[in-house]
Amino acid sequence: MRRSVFERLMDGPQPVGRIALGLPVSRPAVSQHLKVLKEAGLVTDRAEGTRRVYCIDPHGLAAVRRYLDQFWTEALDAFVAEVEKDDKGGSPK
Amino acid sequence: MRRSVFERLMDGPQPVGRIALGLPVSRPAVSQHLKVLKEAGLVTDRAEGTRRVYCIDPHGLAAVRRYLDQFWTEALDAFVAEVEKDDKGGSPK
DNA sequence: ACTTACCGTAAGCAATGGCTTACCAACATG
DNA sequence: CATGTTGGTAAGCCATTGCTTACGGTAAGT
Repeated sequence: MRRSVFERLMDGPQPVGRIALGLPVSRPAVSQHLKVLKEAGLVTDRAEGTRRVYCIDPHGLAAVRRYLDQFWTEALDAFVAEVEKDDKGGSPK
Repeated sequence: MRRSVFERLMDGPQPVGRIALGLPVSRPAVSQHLKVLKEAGLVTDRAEGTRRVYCIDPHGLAAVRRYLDQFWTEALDAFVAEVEKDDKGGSPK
């Protein structure tokens, strides 16, 4: 659900109400998800009249990117190391 | 916690008990996490005597990789599109 | 100034998740 | 065949999560 809110935000900056439309939950629920996403640094918000427009934060996105890239690197390195261990005196042919 | 189990598995294939050692939870808890990971296709298991050796599944890992890569692509594309929309009649200098 | 639109927050509640203990099955060892 | 080791599963419990309704507060329109 939280991801749905975020993905919805990929269509461009939007006010809370607009996001809540088309989602199967109440507007306050969306508001709460946005709060979490904001604390996580994944979105930013600005007041615009009586509305509150939310927007994806590229910085936060980049941070997650970095984290995951490292994770993959470690995971694959570990796996490769494991495979090579099996190949000790491997099977040429 | 579940990730801890998985990361522990990066050190190479291991039986359940060995994984549980060094983790602050009981062995059954580890067993349950492994069950989930297995259903998710992230690990495989083989019987080895009375032990059950678990191992990271490279296929599952690759699948997640693909999923995330696509996610990033979409996210970044969306964001770029958004930025360019702001640049309509942009500011060359 | 009154009313309407929009939104964040609080309180309450149901569902889910994750852990533990207890138990049972399979294999190994003597 | 008796015993010990290893591990999956069930039942129960506690904490957390996520949703809803209700309320209050600010901005905009008349």
